[in-house]
Amino acid sequence: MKSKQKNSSLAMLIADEIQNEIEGGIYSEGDRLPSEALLCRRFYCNRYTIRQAMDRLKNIQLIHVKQGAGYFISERPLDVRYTITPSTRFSKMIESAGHVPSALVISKELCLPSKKVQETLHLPKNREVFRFEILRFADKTPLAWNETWLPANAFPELEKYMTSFSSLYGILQKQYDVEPQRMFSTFAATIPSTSEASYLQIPLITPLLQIESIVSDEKKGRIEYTKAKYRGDLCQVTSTL
Amino acid sequence: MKSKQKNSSLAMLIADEIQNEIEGGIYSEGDRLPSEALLCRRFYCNRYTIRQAMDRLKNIQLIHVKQGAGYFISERPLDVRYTITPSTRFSKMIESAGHVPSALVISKELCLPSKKVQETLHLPKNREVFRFEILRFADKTPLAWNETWLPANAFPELEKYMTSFSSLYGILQKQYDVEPQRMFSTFAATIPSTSEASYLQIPLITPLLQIESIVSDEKKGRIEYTKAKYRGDLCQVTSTL
DNA sequence: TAGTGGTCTAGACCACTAC
DNA sequence: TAGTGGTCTAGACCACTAT
Repeated sequence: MKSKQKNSSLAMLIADEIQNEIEGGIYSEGDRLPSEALLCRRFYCNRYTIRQAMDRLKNIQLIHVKQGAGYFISERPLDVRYTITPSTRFSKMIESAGHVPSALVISKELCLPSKKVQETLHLPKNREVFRFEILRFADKTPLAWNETWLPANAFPELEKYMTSFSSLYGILQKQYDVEPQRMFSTFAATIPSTSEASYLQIPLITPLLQIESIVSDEKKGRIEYTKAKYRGDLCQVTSTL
Repeated sequence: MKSKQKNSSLAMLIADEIQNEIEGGIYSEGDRLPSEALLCRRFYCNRYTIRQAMDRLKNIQLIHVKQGAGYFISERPLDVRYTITPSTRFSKMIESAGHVPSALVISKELCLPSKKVQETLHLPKNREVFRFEILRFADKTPLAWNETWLPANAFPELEKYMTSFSSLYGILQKQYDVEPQRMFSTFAATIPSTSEASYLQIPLITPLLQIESIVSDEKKGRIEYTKAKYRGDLCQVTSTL
């Protein structure tokens, strides 16, 4: 029974062997692997085959590449475990994991919402919304890419406060006296688009944990629809039921 | 500013162009793409370059391969949206999405738990547990791979009932008179191991939505620790807070 | 400047599919 | 049997890194 499981090409066999070596502790975090040329000689094969094996090891996050320098054993720079509650904020979660949160506003615009956003936020026709694209960091590592929509009339001049900041909910509470509460969250696993991969500084195959949430306030009703994509290799999120 | 975003190799440019064609509706679901040889001629490049482009399109699930036959436009066979609640069962969720649930028991064993399982289930030392590996289907499509542990003394002869079945919780309710309630769920995004990819019949880069849950019963306490990996391309899960 | 990985060409043989 | 993708070899030129 030749199992499909093992995709038993030479390249995958080499990947397995090197994976075992890494997990067996032959290398330390940050160590350089032998060069492609050396691995070719060791395994009596072509560079193409070695590169296929290295691709697999990159995919499973065991190694990473520095152009012109070599392949290196990856370390796990962060391991963020996060319990989601109605009032959770990104910044609090990062702090409680022992890191320094920050955020970068990539884009802000005032626009007419898509049908999906309009329906989600229970908006009347032609009501404008703010749309922000935010990149969120833990220490200096980009951890999540966030797209978020808020009704414009509920937050006059919000764009002025959205410069550099660490907590959107902090701004909402302080400037507009609302108490944001998460209502639902929808989880999915995806891979990044080219632009998301670029912002998050990850390869195109790193899995992302996507969380869409609807946020409401007791007085103002639904005040935010937000979609965040977290690096799956660094984050996990717990939901209490 | 040459953006890193576009990884602007010829292969990625070709991938983008073909992606635009597919999303523009030039092909229908199930259509065959031109062969590698034809694409080589069209884009004036080598087969290697075309294969790099095809790899990208496979990764983002736009196309799939049939050995010896060609590249085909993928259809999305399922789109399961699932709201998680304390009493949710896999089988109910599949049914409510309009599909027929089934399950295959891949392995069953009686064993001593790992430290993690022992602590999670609040077990005394040397208390045995059942460990099951279950593959879950919607219609005929493998949708999730599931590993689950239950205290052995709470469910005598459980292994006898675990043959072919569609609902584990159905068995627990009927045979042991318990009311399983989910307490927490932890979400993460991962990629499959080789064996998981094989069981789920997916490429090694399909993202998986991993959900770990602790399940309790009012009388018996913590009765199950379960880890499921859902095909990220087919499922999304909503949690009410 | 020497060595590394990134990209690409040209060609080969194989396993599998469709006819 | 002809055509397809899967795997692999051999070799080239480039951009980047280390020194």
